[in-house]
Amino acid sequence: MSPAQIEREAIRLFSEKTYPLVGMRDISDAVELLPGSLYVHITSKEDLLLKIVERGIGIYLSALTPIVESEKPAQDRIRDVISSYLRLLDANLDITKIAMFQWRYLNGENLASILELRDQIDGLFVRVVTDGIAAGEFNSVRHPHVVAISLVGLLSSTAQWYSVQGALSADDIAEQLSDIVLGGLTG
Amino acid sequence: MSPAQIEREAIRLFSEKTYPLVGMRDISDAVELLPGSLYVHITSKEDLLLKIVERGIGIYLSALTPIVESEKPAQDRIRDVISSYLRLLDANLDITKIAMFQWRYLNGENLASILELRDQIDGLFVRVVTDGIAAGEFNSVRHPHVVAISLVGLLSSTAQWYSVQGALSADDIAEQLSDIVLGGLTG
DNA sequence: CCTACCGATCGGTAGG
DNA sequence: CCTACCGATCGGTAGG
Repeated sequence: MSPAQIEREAIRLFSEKTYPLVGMRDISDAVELLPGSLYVHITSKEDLLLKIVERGIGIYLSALTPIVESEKPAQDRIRDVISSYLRLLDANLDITKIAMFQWRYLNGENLASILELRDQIDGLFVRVVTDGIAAGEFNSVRHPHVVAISLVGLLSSTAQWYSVQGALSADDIAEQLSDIVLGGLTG
Repeated sequence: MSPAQIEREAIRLFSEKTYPLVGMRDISDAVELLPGSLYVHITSKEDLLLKIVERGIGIYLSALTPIVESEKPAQDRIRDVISSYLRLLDANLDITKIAMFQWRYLNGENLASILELRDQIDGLFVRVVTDGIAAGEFNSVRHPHVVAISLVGLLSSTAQWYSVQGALSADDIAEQLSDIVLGGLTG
C-alpha cells in the first residue's frame, strides 16, 4: 500500500460523494486496510484533501501559465487556454471536481494556501484579458476583472456537466466556447 | 418559534458552512431551542434542506420564466434574464448559494424532484438561445445546448464571488456580462 | 417545548 | 499493518 493508492481511491470517493460524506472507513475499505492503518500512510483526512486539491490546481496552473505567458496574440492565448482547460478536464475529471469545488472544506493555513493558488488561476485570466484590451485586440471594457473571473466560473462549471463518454468531445466544447467568448471580447 | 424562523437560521448556517458541516445543534442554538425540540417544527434535516432548495430555485424560476416566455426579441430577453438574475442574487445571496450548489446533498426522491427543477432552469436558457438563432438574431452555432448551460454555469458561479457590499453593483455586473454574452451570440 | 436518552458513526491513537 | 479502543458528535425519538 502506498500513499498514492490511498489518494487515488480518495479522489474517486471525494468526487463521487464530497469530502464530508466520505468516512475514513470508506477509504480504508477501498484500499483493503483497517481504518486505523490508514494513518501509517497519511497524516489526517484534511491533509489528504489538501494534497489532492494542491495537485489538482497544480495541473491547471502548470499547463495554463506558459500559455498565458507566451508571446502570442491574446486571442490565440484565450483559445489555447480554453482548449487546454477542456483537455485537462477530460483527463482529470474527478480531481478537477475536488480542486474546483471542495477546497472549501479546508481550514486555517490549509485553506489560506489554497486561496493563493486560486488567486494565481484568476490572475492568469485577468492577465490575458487585460493584455488583449491593451493590445487593442479586445473591446475596452468597464470591468475586466468581472469578465476574467466570469470566464473562470464558466470553465469551472463545465466540470459539473462534462462527461468523458458524452456525445461531445472536449475539443468540440472548447471550440464552441472559444467562438462565443472571443465573439464577446472582440468586434 | 416557527418553521420559517428555523429555516431562516438554517439558510444562514448552510450557506456559511455547507449542509453536512451544520449540525442540528447549531441550528437549535441559533433559534434558542434544545436539539430535540426542533422536531416539533420540522420533519428532518434533509427535509429542511429540500424546502430551502425548492424555494431558492423557485425564486429564479418564477422570475425568469415570464421573461423568457415574453414576446421580446431574444437579445432583450437575454439582457433581462441576466439583469434579473443578478438582482435576485443580490437580494437572495445565501439561499442562492444553497439552491445552486447544495442540492447535491439530497437523496432519492428529494434529489430527483430538484433535478427536475434544475432542468427547468436549463430549459429556459436553451429556449432563449435557440429562439434567438431561429429568429436570425444570434449566430448559428453547432451546439446551442452547450452555449445555454455554459451561460447557466457562468451565472451560477457569480454566487461564489458576488458580495452585497462589494464595489460593483448587481446592475454593473449584469451590464458587463450582457455586453459580453450578447457580443458572443451576435455579430 | 423539555428531559433524557438512543444507537450509530466520526476521525484518530496507543501499543504491539 | 492489526488489535482494541478513545471521546466526541451525529440525527433523531419516547414520554411527558
